[in-house]
Amino acid sequence: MPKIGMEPIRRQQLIHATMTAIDEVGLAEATVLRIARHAGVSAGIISHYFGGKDGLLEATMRQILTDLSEAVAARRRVLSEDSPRAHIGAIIEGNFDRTQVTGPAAKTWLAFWASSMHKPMLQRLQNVNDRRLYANLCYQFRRVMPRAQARNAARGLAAMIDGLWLRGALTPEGLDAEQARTLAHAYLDQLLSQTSAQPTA
Amino acid sequence: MPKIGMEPIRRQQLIHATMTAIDEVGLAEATVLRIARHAGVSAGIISHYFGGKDGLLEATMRQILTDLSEAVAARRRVLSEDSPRAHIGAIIEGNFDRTQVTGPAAKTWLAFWASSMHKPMLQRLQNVNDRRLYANLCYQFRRVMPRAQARNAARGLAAMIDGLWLRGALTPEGLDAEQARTLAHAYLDQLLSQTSAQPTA
Amino acid sequence: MPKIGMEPIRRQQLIHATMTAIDEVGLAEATVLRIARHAGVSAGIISHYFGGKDGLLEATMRQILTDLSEAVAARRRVLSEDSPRAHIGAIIEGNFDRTQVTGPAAKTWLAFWASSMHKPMLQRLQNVNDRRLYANLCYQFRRVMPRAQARNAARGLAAMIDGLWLRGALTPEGLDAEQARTLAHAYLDQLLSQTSAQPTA
Amino acid sequence: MPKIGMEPIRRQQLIHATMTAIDEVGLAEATVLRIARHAGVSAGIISHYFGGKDGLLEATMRQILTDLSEAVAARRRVLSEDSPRAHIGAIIEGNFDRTQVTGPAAKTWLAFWASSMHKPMLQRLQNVNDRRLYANLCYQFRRVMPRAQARNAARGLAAMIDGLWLRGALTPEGLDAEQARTLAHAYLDQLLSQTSAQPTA
DNA sequence: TATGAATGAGATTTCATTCAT
DNA sequence: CATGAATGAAATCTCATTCAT
Repeated sequence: MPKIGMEPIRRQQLIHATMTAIDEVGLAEATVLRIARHAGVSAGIISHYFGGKDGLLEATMRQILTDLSEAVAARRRVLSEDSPRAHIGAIIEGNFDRTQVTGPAAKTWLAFWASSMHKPMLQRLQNVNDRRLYANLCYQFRRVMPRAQARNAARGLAAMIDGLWLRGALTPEGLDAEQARTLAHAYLDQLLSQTSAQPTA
Repeated sequence: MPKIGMEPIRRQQLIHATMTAIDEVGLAEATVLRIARHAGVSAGIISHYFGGKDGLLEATMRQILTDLSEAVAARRRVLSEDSPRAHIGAIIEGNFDRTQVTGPAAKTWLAFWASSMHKPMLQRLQNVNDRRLYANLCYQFRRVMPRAQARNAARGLAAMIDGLWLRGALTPEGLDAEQARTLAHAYLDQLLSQTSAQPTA
Repeated sequence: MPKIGMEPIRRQQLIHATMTAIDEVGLAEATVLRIARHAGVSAGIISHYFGGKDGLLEATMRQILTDLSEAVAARRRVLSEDSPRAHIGAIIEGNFDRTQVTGPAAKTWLAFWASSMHKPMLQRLQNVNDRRLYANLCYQFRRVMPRAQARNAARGLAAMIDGLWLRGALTPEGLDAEQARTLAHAYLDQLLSQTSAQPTA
Repeated sequence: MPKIGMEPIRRQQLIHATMTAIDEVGLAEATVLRIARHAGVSAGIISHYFGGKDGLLEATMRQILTDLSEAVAARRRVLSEDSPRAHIGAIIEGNFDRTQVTGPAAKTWLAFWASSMHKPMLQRLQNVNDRRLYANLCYQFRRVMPRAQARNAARGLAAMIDGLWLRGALTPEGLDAEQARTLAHAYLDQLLSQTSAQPTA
């Protein structure tokens, strides 16, 4: 009796198993067999649903990026005010969201980051995301400072966010999200304070 | 045409070839055969000189860390003044040194970073280096601000440096060292400006 | 054309192919590729079913020892009398059983014998078997002679059996089982005749 | 300053090192590098003096066989009487000679034994030796018993000697030469006692 | 004479993928 | 829909041998 509607369930299971496997042993050792075992299914099924390992990895990265976008968007949707500080603050909060910061997601993220340098498909996903973050930051900073300065502010804050995450993924204890948020917000405050007096210009 | 005393030469060649290979195709695809071909030698010799692929990778990471330390140390040795700003500025300059930032080194660095999450030996090297950077920054900031604030400043600047590097490694055009230095120095200035009035205490 | 439930079949095939390969070219040249070819399968499957070459060799030795034990046990089960001579005679017969003495088994046996000197796992199997043979012989001799003499008789007969086998494995024509049995039984008769007059003591 | 007359010294060193290596790790793991290290020379020199590894192994086996022959011959040269018992006794003594029975020689012997099954050159050496032992035993037994019986006695005693040695090589404690000699002599006595009354016939 | 450098063949093992059931 | 069987390519490592010095 073939079960119907299994596809979305299986896909989700396998994507989740992929993150777990990467968190556990790293991307290099995350074989389809291990991933399949984590999902409680056979290895062959991965090719069935994703066309192959690469398809599964791509789907997993896509999932992570989607989760991140959604975490940011959710926070921006409920803002009580429309100020740049509020928007950028929401971006920071979204990036250090609980679900992003927890073990599996963080390590998978970094693994893909490194891997994307030589895999065009992953690199494309990566770039789309990067650009969106940068564009959003730029747009908000642009509201209170000159273009050139806004660009630098966006670059700086993006680097700060990624750097905090990177270092968090590497420390054995994991990222201290509270501390990271504090540092990012402090940096944001500094960036904004330099220009609060001179609107757009 | 074998000669004697080839060992140091071969080791250097192979380490260099490893960086080139990783830059070219990524850590996952950097097979011993490819590395050996880059060095113009046979694959077997890697086991001969490094005991195996892992030994070569470890030696390569060690080399990169050494190069970085040396780039920083060289700049600090020739400082004309002893101020925290001068020292930390030298650390920033060293981290965005030409040899560090060029393609091979940067990509190899990031590859090892991701890999070190699951390889104890690499992780150890990583940690030693991280701690030294943090300790140095902390010590210098401590000279002009209270301990808690110095710690946060060190964490923030370390994250900023790593973040700039990370993003630089990912962009196809490579890291814009000039821009990175500018952003890092600007951040440093902000960190220091907040405390210039209140010495140590 | 894969079917389910192949595991026991493949394991048996591969163990058999191992003996054939060792018989053909010796243990040193019995590569997994050659063994796999004898079994008509691919080399990779050996790791799949036995975890690696060592696992296969161990399983093969185990099989040979089991076969030997069973050959002896089968003969002892159908003895019409319970005398020491009958039991020990059955042990001799079992050791020179058709299936033991045929080319593949005999050469494989000797190959493992030599190899077991430096492979703990094989050595363990070897010892268990040796001890059982010695204990059985000792027990039967003990019924008709003093302990010290029984021990020597057991040692002597065990050596005789092994020696006949060893020389049989080395002669190009293979072991002459008939002749070997005759010599062993003659030796047994001599050992027993010396003590028929003095029961147990 | 090239040393002259090194050849016999080096050859002896290397043959000895080969036995030591085989005793230590077994024939399969006795690489030229390990053998060379035992001899305190470089690996390349083995090809120089023996034409290759096989040549060294052959020379080593030859040495062992020569040592054995000489041990037997030495004992037969000093016999006070010319009886079959004396001659065969000397053969037994020679076979359990101190130098033969000690670790390296015994294990090397067994290793070659197994190996000789598939190496024609070793097999030839093996056969020559076997036949000489058998012929000697046969000739002596023939002096006191009919031909058919003498052949069986020779076969039996040869098997006993080899069996004792084989089992001795396998026990972790090594061969108990004293016990082996006793058992062999006892067997010899039995063989002779059956026929002392009926000369040649 | 002897060494250390270097090679290339070969062996084992891993792994993604395919396929019949 | 799902599995377990099986393959074949690729990767690492070992090792005997050759060679220039």
